[in-house]
Amino acid sequence: MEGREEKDFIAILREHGLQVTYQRLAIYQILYYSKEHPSAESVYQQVRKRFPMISLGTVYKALEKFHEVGLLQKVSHVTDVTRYDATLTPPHHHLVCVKCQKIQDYHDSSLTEEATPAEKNGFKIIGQQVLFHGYCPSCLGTMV
Amino acid sequence: MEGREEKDFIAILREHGLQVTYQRLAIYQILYYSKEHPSAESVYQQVRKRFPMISLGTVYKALEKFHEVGLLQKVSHVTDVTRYDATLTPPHHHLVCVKCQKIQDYHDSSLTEEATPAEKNGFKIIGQQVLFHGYCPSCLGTMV
DNA sequence: GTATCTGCAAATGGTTTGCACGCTA
DNA sequence: TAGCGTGCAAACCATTTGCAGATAC
Repeated sequence: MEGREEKDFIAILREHGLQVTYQRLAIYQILYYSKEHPSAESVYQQVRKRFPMISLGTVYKALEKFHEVGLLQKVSHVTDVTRYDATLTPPHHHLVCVKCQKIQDYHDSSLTEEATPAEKNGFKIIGQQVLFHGYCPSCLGTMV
Repeated sequence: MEGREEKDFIAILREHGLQVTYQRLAIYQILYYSKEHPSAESVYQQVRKRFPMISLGTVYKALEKFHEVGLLQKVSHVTDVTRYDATLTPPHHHLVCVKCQKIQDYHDSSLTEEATPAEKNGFKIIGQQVLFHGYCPSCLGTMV
């Protein structure tokens, strides 16, 4: 199973014109399976379990490469640091808590009609995201 | 006209629970009338024409206050620095150029049905934005 | 074989913070 | 006049950059 999964990721990277390394595979797998929309630091901490020698700089460089070819999105300016989200997953939107900075996926097909836009105002569109910001349930509970 | 406009902005700040200062009025007017979704630095350069003594720190503090009360949005993680956009304008979305970082408004009523959302997944929503990223016409032209 | 990637460390620079003074309400 | 905002400057820290050695293709 591990093997099959890994082979898939190799193909994905190649198809997007990226050179394949073990570090990049590990980083993209973490992003792909994560549900927390991790920061670079968080990805770094997780990759370190498998590659103790990896550096934070390498993580940033890999994330930037993935972003350039459209394999991930940078999410939300409400948060203090950049948070990353793998694309290649079903289209979805994000709920961002302005207090604790939790980011939760939000699925709503009625918002996704325009899922794969092509051109608007002369722009060639390569991606889209819908961001909602507000207060998450637990932060609502702690507000006086 | 100046007087009337200014009076309106005073009311707007008060209604949002903010103490009114000439600096804040100037900053919010610039944001409100700007079409370029300026950065903090850009706002600073513009306010300086009227208030040469103002500091960049004050601009950041004012922008943060405006954000806290929902008078502006922070736009796009595709850009290097945070860009600001006054709310209180008709709902619209943003086209962000991944190359030159131009941000253009995009009006599409079919995307705005959910304009004033209230609650999703237990989140109390206070704002939303739709971001498209891609290449603007002039950057498309310079690509080989 | 050569371009690209990695690891390390230093540099960068957008943003935040602390403090003394001034202004708003 | 009490509290909040401003200006200034230093600090912070997420992210970028440069480089030498290693790896992908």
